[in-house]
Amino acid sequence: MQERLRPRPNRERSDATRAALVAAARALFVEKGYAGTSTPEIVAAAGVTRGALYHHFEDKRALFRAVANQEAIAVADAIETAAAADSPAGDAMLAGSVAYLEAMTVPGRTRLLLTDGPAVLGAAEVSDLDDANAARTLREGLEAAAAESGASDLPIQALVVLLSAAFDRAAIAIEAGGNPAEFKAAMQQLIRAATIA
Amino acid sequence: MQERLRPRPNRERSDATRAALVAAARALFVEKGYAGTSTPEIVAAAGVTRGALYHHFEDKRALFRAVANQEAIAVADAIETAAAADSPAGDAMLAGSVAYLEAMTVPGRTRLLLTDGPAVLGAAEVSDLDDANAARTLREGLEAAAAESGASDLPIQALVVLLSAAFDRAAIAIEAGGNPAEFKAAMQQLIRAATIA
DNA sequence: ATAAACATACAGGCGGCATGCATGCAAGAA
DNA sequence: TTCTTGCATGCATGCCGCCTGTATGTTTAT
Repeated sequence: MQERLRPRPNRERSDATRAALVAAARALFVEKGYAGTSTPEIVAAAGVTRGALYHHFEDKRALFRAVANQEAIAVADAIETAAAADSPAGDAMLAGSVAYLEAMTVPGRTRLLLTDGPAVLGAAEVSDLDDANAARTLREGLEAAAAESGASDLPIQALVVLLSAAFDRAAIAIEAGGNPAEFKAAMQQLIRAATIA
Repeated sequence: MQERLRPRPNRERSDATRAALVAAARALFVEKGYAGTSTPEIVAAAGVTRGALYHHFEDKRALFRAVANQEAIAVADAIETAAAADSPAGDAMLAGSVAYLEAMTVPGRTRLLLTDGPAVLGAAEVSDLDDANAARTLREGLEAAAAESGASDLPIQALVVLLSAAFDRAAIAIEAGGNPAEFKAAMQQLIRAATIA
């Protein structure tokens, strides 16, 4: 059987304008928020017209979704890379935690993923986007730590969700000018203590 | 000296339409979100015209602010009441925690205060609104518990912020159908653990 | 009469869609 | 091989309905 029946004419150009739109949208969404950014602004910054935007994306939300997706993938990659280096579950969890907080210091990520994201896409969708990836490392680490300490009846699933929220808030606090070391220490305290019977 | 130089003609009627607008807006904001709700819809539901809305509120955001404010006050009252009954700091904190989670089960509060609020008003303003009130009980409890257990060098301020975030997420999870008992247990675990040296 | 409380009318802008044009790819004919 | 025909993709332009905020007019209470 032949693959690529229709080889997509002009794929490069298409990808280029898509990327330009996503990049321009990202900058404006970060600067002025989703609601405060108009599609004319976006296409002007990208050097195209609104026709191109609505050719590539179903609507303004879909464009935001693409931006958020890109950001979430970058964060997940950072965690994956940092966690994979340390094989013991406990160390991997710690490394992943620090990696998450540092990945979220990239300007705009907190606004995109934690502030505008839930309101625009709904909390559920942005959870599937961000948490599902980032929380995996956390859960594995918690399960390992719980098994080690012999605490078997912990509500691990719930703890993962709540600790994820604490992570998010720590990222926001750090970007708002909070002392990173202080919040990292507080997160360590919470994680370590979460698995104590 | 005379007070009330201008006696505010028709204060009752004014308050009534204000209340009607806030109530109608609350219902629609909860049902369709802030962005998905138009001012024509709101005034139609309230039985007035847009003129009345813009007479009482500077803009649509100000109306949302009034709604969120009302909600935050109700939550704070619930916590205050529950916490005041138990005078020992530890008990007060526990009672306040449960009170918070139950107050947030009132339909729409999570969306208003935790999802749309930060995006519409900014994370900072909604923090001053909600957290400042709710977090006070939490901080006093943590300080008392830390003093009791002899752990003096805990980053209490940071822990309060992070635990508040966990509370918020617990409220969201519970409204989304999560098991309340499980999340309450997980929160207890986190709080108890936060003060362990 | 005077000022508040509201209603009405208007202006600017935005989001989404439909239409139109241009460019490239594929395949058959010469 | 080259040319040309057919067609889908990529994108620009114009339009429509709606919404927000304001300015102006009208009623009502004091």
